[in-house]
Amino acid sequence: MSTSVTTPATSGIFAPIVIVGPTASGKSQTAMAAAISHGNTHIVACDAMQVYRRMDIGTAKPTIDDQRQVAHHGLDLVNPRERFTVSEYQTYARAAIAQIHASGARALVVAGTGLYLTALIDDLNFPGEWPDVRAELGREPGIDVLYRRLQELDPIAASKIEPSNRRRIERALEVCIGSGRPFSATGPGTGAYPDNGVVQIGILWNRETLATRVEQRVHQMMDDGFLQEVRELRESGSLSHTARQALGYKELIEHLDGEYSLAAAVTAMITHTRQFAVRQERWFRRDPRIRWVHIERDPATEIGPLLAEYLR
RNA sequence: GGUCGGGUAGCUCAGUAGGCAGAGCAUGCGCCUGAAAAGCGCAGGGUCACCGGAUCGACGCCGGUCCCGACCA
Repeated sequence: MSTSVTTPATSGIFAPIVIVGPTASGKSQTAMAAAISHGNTHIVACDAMQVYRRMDIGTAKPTIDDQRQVAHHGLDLVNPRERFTVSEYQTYARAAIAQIHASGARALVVAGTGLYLTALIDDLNFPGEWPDVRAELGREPGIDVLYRRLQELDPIAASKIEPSNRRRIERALEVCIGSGRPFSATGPGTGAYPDNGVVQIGILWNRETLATRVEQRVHQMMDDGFLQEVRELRESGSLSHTARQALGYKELIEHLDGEYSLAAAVTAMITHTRQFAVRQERWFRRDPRIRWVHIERDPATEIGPLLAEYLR
Protein backbone atom coordinates (compact mmCIF):
# COMPACT_ATOMS: atom_id res chain seq x y z
CA MET A 1 0.00 0.00 0.00
CA SER A 2 1.37 3.36 -1.00
CA THR A 3 1.54 6.29 1.34
CA SER A 4 -1.09 8.63 0.01
CA VAL A 5 -0.49 12.31 0.56
CA THR A 6 -4.05 13.12 1.43
CA THR A 7 -4.88 10.20 3.70
CA PRO A 8 -2.43 9.29 6.41
CA ALA A 9 -1.64 5.60 6.20
CA THR A 10 -2.70 5.43 9.79
CA SER A 11 -6.35 6.39 9.58
CA GLY A 12 -9.24 4.01 9.89
CA ILE A 13 -9.74 0.99 12.04
CA PHE A 14 -6.04 0.22 12.15
CA ALA A 15 -5.05 3.57 13.58
CA PRO A 16 -2.25 3.19 16.11
CA ILE A 17 -2.45 4.03 19.78
CA VAL A 18 -0.05 6.82 20.73
CA ILE A 19 1.56 7.59 24.06
CA VAL A 20 2.94 11.14 24.21
CA GLY A 21 4.89 12.87 26.92
CA PRO A 22 8.04 14.80 27.69
CA THR A 23 11.41 13.25 28.21
CA ALA A 24 11.81 11.31 31.46
CA SER A 25 8.05 10.97 31.86
CA GLY A 26 8.13 7.18 31.64
CA LYS A 27 6.69 6.67 28.15
CA SER A 28 8.86 3.70 27.20
CA GLN A 29 8.28 1.96 30.48
CA THR A 30 4.52 2.45 30.12
CA ALA A 31 4.54 1.14 26.56
CA MET A 32 6.62 -1.90 27.50
CA ALA A 33 4.30 -2.84 30.33
CA ALA A 34 1.24 -2.49 28.10
CA ALA A 35 2.76 -4.38 25.19
CA ILE A 36 3.78 -7.26 27.43
CA SER A 37 0.46 -7.57 29.18
CA HIS A 38 -1.58 -7.39 25.97
CA GLY A 39 0.67 -9.30 23.63
CA ASN A 40 0.74 -9.05 19.84
CA THR A 41 1.78 -5.41 20.16
CA HIS A 42 4.71 -3.68 18.46
CA ILE A 43 6.24 -0.49 19.75
CA VAL A 44 7.02 2.27 17.23
CA ALA A 45 9.41 4.94 18.48
CA CYS A 46 8.64 8.49 17.36
CA ASP A 47 11.88 10.08 18.41
CA ALA A 48 14.27 12.15 16.35
CA MET A 49 17.37 10.91 18.16
CA GLN A 50 16.70 7.25 18.79
CA VAL A 51 16.96 6.72 15.03
CA TYR A 52 20.75 6.97 15.38
CA ARG A 53 22.79 3.84 16.00
CA ARG A 54 25.35 3.93 18.80
CA MET A 55 23.43 6.71 20.55
CA ASP A 56 21.86 4.52 23.18
CA ILE A 57 22.43 5.71 26.71
CA GLY A 58 21.90 9.41 26.04
CA THR A 59 18.69 8.89 24.08
CA ALA A 60 17.30 6.50 26.69
CA LYS A 61 16.80 3.96 23.93
CA PRO A 62 14.96 0.77 24.86
CA THR A 63 17.50 -1.88 25.80
CA ILE A 64 18.36 -4.95 23.78
CA ASP A 65 16.52 -6.91 26.40
CA ASP A 66 13.38 -4.78 25.94
CA GLN A 67 13.68 -5.24 22.21
CA ARG A 68 13.87 -9.00 22.64
CA GLN A 69 10.63 -9.02 24.64
CA VAL A 70 8.68 -6.66 22.40
CA ALA A 71 9.27 -5.89 18.71
CA HIS A 72 10.45 -2.27 18.29
CA HIS A 73 10.50 -0.04 15.21
CA GLY A 74 12.06 3.35 14.55
CA LEU A 75 15.29 2.61 16.36
CA ASP A 76 18.80 2.49 14.87
CA LEU A 77 17.72 3.56 11.41
CA VAL A 78 20.91 5.42 10.39
CA ASN A 79 24.48 6.11 11.39
CA PRO A 80 25.04 9.23 13.48
CA ARG A 81 27.06 10.73 10.63
CA GLU A 82 24.12 10.48 8.25
CA ARG A 83 21.43 13.03 7.68
CA PHE A 84 17.93 12.05 8.66
CA THR A 85 14.82 14.19 8.42
CA VAL A 86 11.13 14.30 9.37
CA SER A 87 10.17 13.46 5.86
CA GLU A 88 12.11 10.20 5.92
CA TYR A 89 10.64 9.39 9.28
CA GLN A 90 7.16 9.96 7.92
CA THR A 91 7.69 7.52 5.07
CA TYR A 92 9.39 4.96 7.28
CA ALA A 93 6.93 5.02 10.16
CA ARG A 94 3.78 4.96 8.05
CA ALA A 95 5.10 1.94 6.18
CA ALA A 96 6.12 0.25 9.42
CA ILE A 97 2.70 0.71 10.95
CA ALA A 98 0.93 -0.47 7.82
CA GLN A 99 3.07 -3.57 7.90
CA ILE A 100 2.46 -4.22 11.58
CA HIS A 101 -1.26 -3.92 11.09
CA ALA A 102 -1.20 -6.05 7.97
CA SER A 103 0.38 -8.80 10.02
CA GLY A 104 -2.51 -8.63 12.44
CA ALA A 105 -0.58 -6.99 15.27
CA ARG A 106 -1.14 -3.73 17.12
CA ALA A 107 1.10 -0.66 16.79
CA LEU A 108 1.80 1.36 19.92
CA VAL A 109 3.58 4.62 19.12
CA VAL A 110 5.79 6.22 21.77
CA ALA A 111 6.22 9.87 20.88
CA GLY A 112 8.61 12.45 22.22
CA THR A 113 9.22 14.42 19.04
CA GLY A 114 6.18 16.52 18.28
CA LEU A 115 6.89 17.36 14.67
CA TYR A 116 7.61 13.73 13.85
CA LEU A 117 4.31 12.70 15.37
CA THR A 118 2.38 15.33 13.43
CA ALA A 119 4.08 14.12 10.26
CA LEU A 120 3.10 10.57 11.12
CA ILE A 121 -0.56 10.94 12.06
CA ASP A 122 -1.68 14.13 10.31
CA ASP A 123 -1.66 15.64 6.84
CA LEU A 124 1.80 17.07 6.62
CA ASN A 125 3.16 17.19 3.10
CA PHE A 126 6.75 18.10 2.58
CA PRO A 127 7.10 20.06 -0.64
CA GLY A 128 10.63 19.05 -1.58
CA GLU A 129 14.17 20.30 -1.26
CA TRP A 130 16.23 22.63 -3.41
CA PRO A 131 19.76 22.57 -2.00
CA ASP A 132 21.22 24.98 -4.56
CA VAL A 133 18.53 27.54 -3.79
CA ARG A 134 19.12 27.07 -0.09
CA ALA A 135 22.86 27.52 -0.50
CA GLU A 136 22.34 30.74 -2.36
CA LEU A 137 19.96 32.07 0.29
CA GLY A 138 22.53 31.21 2.92
CA ARG A 139 24.97 33.56 1.27
CA GLU A 140 22.70 36.57 1.68
CA PRO A 141 23.90 38.36 4.82
CA GLY A 142 20.85 40.54 5.39
CA ILE A 143 17.99 38.76 7.08
CA ASP A 144 15.74 41.75 6.39
CA VAL A 145 16.44 41.38 2.67
CA LEU A 146 15.31 37.74 2.85
CA TYR A 147 12.23 38.61 4.84
CA ARG A 148 11.16 41.32 2.41
CA ARG A 149 11.58 38.89 -0.43
CA LEU A 150 9.36 36.38 1.33
CA GLN A 151 6.75 39.07 1.92
CA GLU A 152 6.63 39.56 -1.86
CA LEU A 153 6.62 35.91 -2.87
CA ASP A 154 4.40 34.55 -0.10
CA PRO A 155 2.75 37.15 2.15
CA ILE A 156 0.78 34.49 4.01
CA ALA A 157 3.88 32.55 4.99
CA ALA A 158 5.67 35.77 5.87
CA SER A 159 2.88 36.79 8.23
CA LYS A 160 3.32 33.56 10.15
CA ILE A 161 7.08 33.76 10.45
CA GLU A 162 8.86 36.19 12.72
CA PRO A 163 11.26 38.50 10.83
CA SER A 164 14.07 37.32 13.08
CA ASN A 165 13.67 33.62 12.44
CA ARG A 166 16.23 33.13 9.72
CA ARG A 167 15.91 29.39 9.41
CA ARG A 168 12.21 29.40 8.72
CA ILE A 169 12.46 32.36 6.37
CA GLU A 170 15.12 30.58 4.35
CA ARG A 171 13.15 27.36 4.13
CA ALA A 172 9.96 29.14 3.05
CA LEU A 173 11.91 31.02 0.39
CA GLU A 174 13.63 27.84 -0.73
CA VAL A 175 10.25 26.27 -1.42
CA CYS A 176 8.79 29.36 -3.10
CA ILE A 177 11.75 29.81 -5.41
CA GLY A 178 12.44 26.13 -5.97
CA SER A 179 8.89 24.99 -6.61
CA GLY A 180 7.52 28.19 -8.08
CA ARG A 181 4.58 27.87 -5.69
CA PRO A 182 4.00 29.59 -2.36
CA PHE A 183 5.19 27.73 0.70
CA SER A 184 1.88 28.43 2.39
CA ALA A 185 0.07 26.41 -0.30
CA THR A 186 1.64 23.23 1.04
CA GLY A 187 -1.23 22.31 3.31
CA PRO A 188 -2.90 22.97 6.66
CA GLY A 189 0.35 22.77 8.56
CA THR A 190 1.03 21.84 12.14
CA GLY A 191 -1.77 23.86 13.67
CA ALA A 192 -4.60 21.71 12.29
CA TYR A 193 -5.95 18.94 14.46
CA PRO A 194 -8.34 16.96 12.28
CA ASP A 195 -10.19 13.97 13.63
CA ASN A 196 -7.91 11.20 12.43
CA GLY A 197 -9.11 8.34 14.57
CA VAL A 198 -5.82 8.12 16.38
CA VAL A 199 -6.02 7.71 20.14
CA GLN A 200 -3.40 9.80 21.92
CA ILE A 201 -2.75 9.46 25.61
CA GLY A 202 -0.55 12.02 27.34
CA ILE A 203 1.62 11.54 30.40
CA LEU A 204 1.50 14.55 32.67
CA TRP A 205 3.62 15.12 35.77
CA ASN A 206 3.74 18.28 37.80
CA ARG A 207 6.72 20.43 36.86
CA GLU A 208 8.79 19.95 40.00
CA THR A 209 8.48 16.20 39.95
CA LEU A 210 9.38 16.06 36.28
CA ALA A 211 12.40 18.27 36.95
CA THR A 212 13.53 15.88 39.66
CA ARG A 213 13.06 12.91 37.36
CA VAL A 214 15.12 14.63 34.65
CA GLU A 215 17.91 15.30 37.10
CA GLN A 216 17.92 11.77 38.40
CA ARG A 217 17.91 10.36 34.91
CA VAL A 218 20.88 12.45 33.83
CA HIS A 219 22.87 11.17 36.81
CA GLN A 220 21.76 7.63 36.00
CA MET A 221 22.98 8.04 32.41
CA MET A 222 26.37 9.20 33.66
CA ASP A 223 26.56 6.20 35.97
CA ASP A 224 25.67 3.96 33.04
CA GLY A 225 28.68 5.10 31.01
CA PHE A 226 27.28 7.95 28.96
CA LEU A 227 30.63 9.72 28.83
CA GLN A 228 32.30 6.64 27.35
CA GLU A 229 29.55 6.34 24.73
CA VAL A 230 30.12 9.94 23.69
CA ARG A 231 33.89 9.49 23.68
CA GLU A 232 33.58 6.57 21.26
CA LEU A 233 31.16 8.45 19.02
CA ARG A 234 33.45 11.45 18.94
CA GLU A 235 36.46 9.34 18.01
CA SER A 236 34.62 7.50 15.25
CA GLY A 237 34.12 10.70 13.23
CA SER A 238 32.01 13.79 13.11
CA LEU A 239 28.30 13.53 13.72
CA SER A 240 25.59 14.78 11.40
CA HIS A 241 24.15 18.20 12.04
CA THR A 242 21.17 16.75 13.88
CA ALA A 243 22.92 14.04 15.86
CA ARG A 244 25.55 16.49 17.05
CA GLN A 245 22.90 18.59 18.75
CA ALA A 246 21.33 15.81 20.76
CA LEU A 247 20.97 16.76 24.40
CA GLY A 248 23.79 15.52 26.54
CA TYR A 249 25.93 14.57 23.55
CA LYS A 250 26.40 18.24 22.77
CA GLU A 251 27.45 19.10 26.31
CA LEU A 252 29.72 16.10 26.75
CA ILE A 253 31.42 16.67 23.41
CA GLU A 254 32.14 20.23 24.51
CA HIS A 255 33.55 18.89 27.74
CA LEU A 256 35.79 16.47 25.85
CA ASP A 257 36.89 19.36 23.66
CA GLY A 258 37.99 21.10 26.85
CA GLU A 259 35.39 23.85 26.88
CA TYR A 260 33.58 22.66 30.00
CA SER A 261 34.43 20.90 33.21
CA LEU A 262 32.55 17.64 33.57
CA ALA A 263 30.50 19.06 36.43
CA ALA A 264 29.53 22.09 34.36
CA ALA A 265 28.60 19.86 31.44
CA VAL A 266 26.33 17.75 33.62
CA THR A 267 24.69 20.83 35.11
CA ALA A 268 24.09 22.27 31.63
CA MET A 269 22.73 18.94 30.51
CA ILE A 270 20.18 18.91 33.33
CA THR A 271 19.04 22.46 32.61
CA HIS A 272 18.79 21.92 28.87
CA THR A 273 16.92 18.65 29.30
CA ARG A 274 14.46 20.27 31.68
CA GLN A 275 13.88 23.08 29.19
CA PHE A 276 13.39 20.56 26.43
CA ALA A 277 10.79 18.68 28.48
CA VAL A 278 8.84 21.90 28.93
CA ARG A 279 9.05 22.65 25.23
CA GLN A 280 7.70 19.18 24.46
CA GLU A 281 4.78 19.79 26.81
CA ARG A 282 4.07 23.11 25.14
CA TRP A 283 3.99 21.46 21.74
CA PHE A 284 1.74 18.60 22.79
CA ARG A 285 -0.69 20.59 24.90
CA ARG A 286 -1.87 22.51 21.85
CA ASP A 287 -3.33 19.30 20.49
CA PRO A 288 -6.89 19.06 21.85
CA ARG A 289 -7.16 15.42 20.83
CA ILE A 290 -4.74 14.21 23.47
CA ARG A 291 -6.21 12.65 26.61
CA TRP A 292 -3.96 13.65 29.48
CA VAL A 293 -3.43 11.52 32.53
CA HIS A 294 -2.02 13.20 35.64
CA ILE A 295 0.53 10.86 37.09
CA GLU A 296 1.16 10.72 40.81
CA ARG A 297 3.67 7.90 41.16
CA ASP A 298 3.86 5.27 38.43
CA PRO A 299 2.80 5.92 34.83
CA ALA A 300 2.71 2.26 33.81
CA THR A 301 0.11 1.31 36.40
CA GLU A 302 -1.81 4.58 36.32
CA ILE A 303 -2.22 4.61 32.52
CA GLY A 304 -2.52 0.84 32.17
CA PRO A 305 -6.32 0.66 32.54
CA LEU A 306 -6.99 3.39 29.98
CA LEU A 307 -4.54 1.84 27.55
CA ALA A 308 -6.20 -1.53 28.05
CA GLU A 309 -9.49 -0.16 26.69
CA TYR A 310 -7.88 0.55 23.36
CA LEU A 311 -5.49 -2.36 23.08
CA ARG A 312 -8.21 -4.98 23.32
C1' G B 1 44.60 45.48 63.08
C1' G B 2 45.83 48.45 58.26
C1' U B 3 45.30 49.44 52.92
C1' C B 4 42.79 48.63 48.45
C1' G B 5 38.71 46.29 45.66
C1' G B 6 33.71 44.72 45.85
C1' G B 7 28.22 44.14 47.83
C1' U B 8 22.67 46.22 41.92
C1' A B 9 17.06 40.72 39.28
C1' G B 10 17.17 33.59 41.25
C1' C B 11 22.77 33.57 39.15
C1' U B 12 27.08 36.30 36.65
C1' C B 13 27.85 41.21 36.09
C1' A B 14 27.07 46.33 33.31
C1' G B 15 25.61 51.29 34.61
C1' U B 16 24.59 56.64 35.86
C1' A B 17 30.06 63.76 35.69
C1' G B 18 22.99 62.95 40.79
C1' G B 19 16.87 63.11 37.20
C1' C B 20 11.35 56.83 36.94
C1' A B 21 17.35 50.97 37.05
C1' G B 22 20.13 47.39 32.33
C1' A B 23 22.27 42.81 29.76
C1' G B 24 23.23 37.65 29.47
C1' C B 25 21.69 33.24 31.73
C1' A B 26 17.66 31.07 34.62
C1' U B 27 12.06 31.10 35.15
C1' G B 28 6.93 31.62 32.88
C1' C B 29 4.17 31.96 28.26
C1' G B 30 3.65 31.70 22.88
C1' C B 31 5.15 30.22 17.75
C1' C B 32 6.68 26.02 14.79
C1' U B 33 6.11 21.92 7.41
C1' G B 34 12.68 18.39 4.95
C1' A B 35 18.31 20.32 11.29
C1' A B 36 12.69 19.78 15.58
C1' A B 37 16.75 16.97 21.59
C1' A B 38 16.73 22.32 16.25
C1' G B 39 15.09 27.44 15.52
C1' C B 40 12.32 32.08 16.89
C1' G B 41 9.48 35.63 19.86
C1' C B 42 7.01 37.86 24.30
C1' A B 43 6.64 38.53 29.59
C1' G B 44 7.32 38.65 34.96
C1' G B 45 11.08 39.75 38.34
C1' G B 46 15.05 44.89 42.07
C1' U B 47 13.68 49.20 49.32
C1' C B 48 20.68 49.20 43.80
C1' A B 49 23.91 45.54 51.66
C1' C B 50 22.22 48.50 56.13
C1' C B 51 21.80 53.28 59.10
C1' G B 52 22.24 58.51 59.03
C1' G B 53 23.51 63.28 56.40
C1' A B 54 23.95 67.41 52.58
C1' U B 55 20.66 68.11 48.01
C1' C B 56 14.42 70.12 44.84
C1' G B 57 16.02 65.07 43.90
C1' A B 58 20.73 59.57 45.78
C1' C B 59 21.94 53.29 43.42
C1' G B 60 25.54 57.25 42.58
C1' C B 61 28.12 62.37 46.91
C1' C B 62 29.65 62.61 52.60
C1' G B 63 29.91 59.86 57.52
C1' G B 64 29.23 55.29 59.98
C1' U B 65 27.95 49.84 60.39
C1' C B 66 27.95 44.85 58.52
C1' C B 67 29.55 41.12 54.91
C1' C B 68 33.03 39.09 50.87
C1' G B 69 37.97 39.10 48.41
C1' A B 70 43.16 40.45 47.76
C1' C B 71 47.43 42.36 49.73
C1' C B 72 50.30 44.36 54.04
C1' A B 73 51.46 43.75 59.30
